[in-house]
Amino acid sequence: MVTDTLSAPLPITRPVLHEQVAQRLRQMLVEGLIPPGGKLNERALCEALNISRTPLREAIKMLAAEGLVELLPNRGSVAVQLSEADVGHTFEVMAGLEALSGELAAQRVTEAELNEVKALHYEMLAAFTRRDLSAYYQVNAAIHRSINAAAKNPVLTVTYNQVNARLQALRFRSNQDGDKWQRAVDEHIAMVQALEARDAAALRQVLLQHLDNKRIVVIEQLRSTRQTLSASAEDTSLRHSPFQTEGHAP
Amino acid sequence: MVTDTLSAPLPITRPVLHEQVAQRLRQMLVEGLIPPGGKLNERALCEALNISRTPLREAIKMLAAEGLVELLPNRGSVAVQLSEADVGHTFEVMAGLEALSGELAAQRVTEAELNEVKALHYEMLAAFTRRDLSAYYQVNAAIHRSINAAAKNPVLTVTYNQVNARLQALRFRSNQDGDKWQRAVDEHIAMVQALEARDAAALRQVLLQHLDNKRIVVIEQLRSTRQTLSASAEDTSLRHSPFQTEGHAP
DNA sequence: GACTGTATTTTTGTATACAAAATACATTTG
DNA sequence: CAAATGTATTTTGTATACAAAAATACAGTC
Repeated sequence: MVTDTLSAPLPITRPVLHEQVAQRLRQMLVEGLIPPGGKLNERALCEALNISRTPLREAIKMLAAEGLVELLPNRGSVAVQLSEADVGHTFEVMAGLEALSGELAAQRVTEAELNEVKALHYEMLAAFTRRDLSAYYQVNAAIHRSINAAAKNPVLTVTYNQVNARLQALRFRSNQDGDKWQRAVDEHIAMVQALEARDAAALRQVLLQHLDNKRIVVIEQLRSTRQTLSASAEDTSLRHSPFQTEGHAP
Repeated sequence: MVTDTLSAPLPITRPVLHEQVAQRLRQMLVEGLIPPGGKLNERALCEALNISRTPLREAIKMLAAEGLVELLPNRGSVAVQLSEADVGHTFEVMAGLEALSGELAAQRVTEAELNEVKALHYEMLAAFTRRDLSAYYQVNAAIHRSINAAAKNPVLTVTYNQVNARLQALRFRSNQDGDKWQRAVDEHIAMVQALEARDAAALRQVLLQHLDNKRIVVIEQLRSTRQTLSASAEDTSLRHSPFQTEGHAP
């Protein structure tokens, strides 16, 4: 038996091409470089990324399984475009997952983790005070990630990330209404209190409320943005929702 | 503008090869034809399915994204083998998703749907009375699926199916302890009552309890089965849990 | 001028070929 | 004999080639 020290808990793995490509595509989707509903032309992407079609197609299949792109048989793939209903449904699930994160985190959070959440919380307050929306969103995401990590359930983390990834493409980071922003911050304060008190039920409730408000804000924005866009883009016909519930599992 | 009636809500799509292959592989994984931890040899599978490597590899990448197989760079792919901790974590998430299904279903279930659940429930009681485990499991799954459907949230359904798929490979459908089986049935009775009363909170609680008990049963069985197996299969070294939480999303 | 049918081009789907890495195995050496 | 090293074989990763389907362009017809 070889010494455990050498049995490579950190094997140096230069990531394979399809992984790198998938990563790049995710980035392009989230950043809107490929807009929602936009087509993923294989030849164009091959040239842009300087790879052959095989790893590209493998990457696209992974993104399809993750729900970031939709495969149209014999017609390639397009970036998902969530309908208003899709967004509502996604937030409903996200709320459930966040609430679960909170419950578990309240039971399992360590002092060190709690401290880090608090620190991030103060950073968030700083960003809010400066009305620095970009910093706010970044720290905000970090806080939710930290709470999720404190739940110590990798399956939950993976599931959460996957559902969340679809929302990222929306990029709803503009014109936060002052009043609602204040309320979001208040909820965050309640969150930290509940976490510190290890009050699972309370944290659950706060997170449900928080996500519900977020949902309302996002849908509002979605409506206003869609309206401004609908003038130029004429395509909505024959585009069906990507969530048709025909999944593979029994 | 084209009439909405003709805008193909049901486009006839003869499924493409990689989809069919993925479906077959899922089946093989769930049925244990490829056992947990088993290697997916590309050449062998190509010959077995009579296809080339390209669509096979595309299908494997999808299954990897779904969490059914694990990709080992330059070393192919293996069927996931859930550790006891993985199973516990998965049930924790499943419980959260089922509870959410229940809550939403209680609010949104139609009379027709409720009726169908009731009918399935009686079928289940019949199977239980006959101690027909196979029929019981099938109807049981159908009931949970119906409740999920009644929640009318496709994102929830997709997420639920994906998490559930990983557990299917366990095939824990044997030697249900009589006492615990009775309790599961009791919980199902409470479920139907709560659904009929449209009592979201109650249904949530019942489902949490139900999943928690299921988790206990499965882990117990897992332990006994693993012990009998561990004599023959010697391999557990350097196999790491598939849930390392290094997801792609922020 | 709008529609329909056909030819051309483009794009996707699948198979194969080649390169690189990992594994298995034999050989050497202490 | 055991460990180590080198070689052959297998297996995976990537690129390319070919086939099939879809999109497009364009003519002809009504």
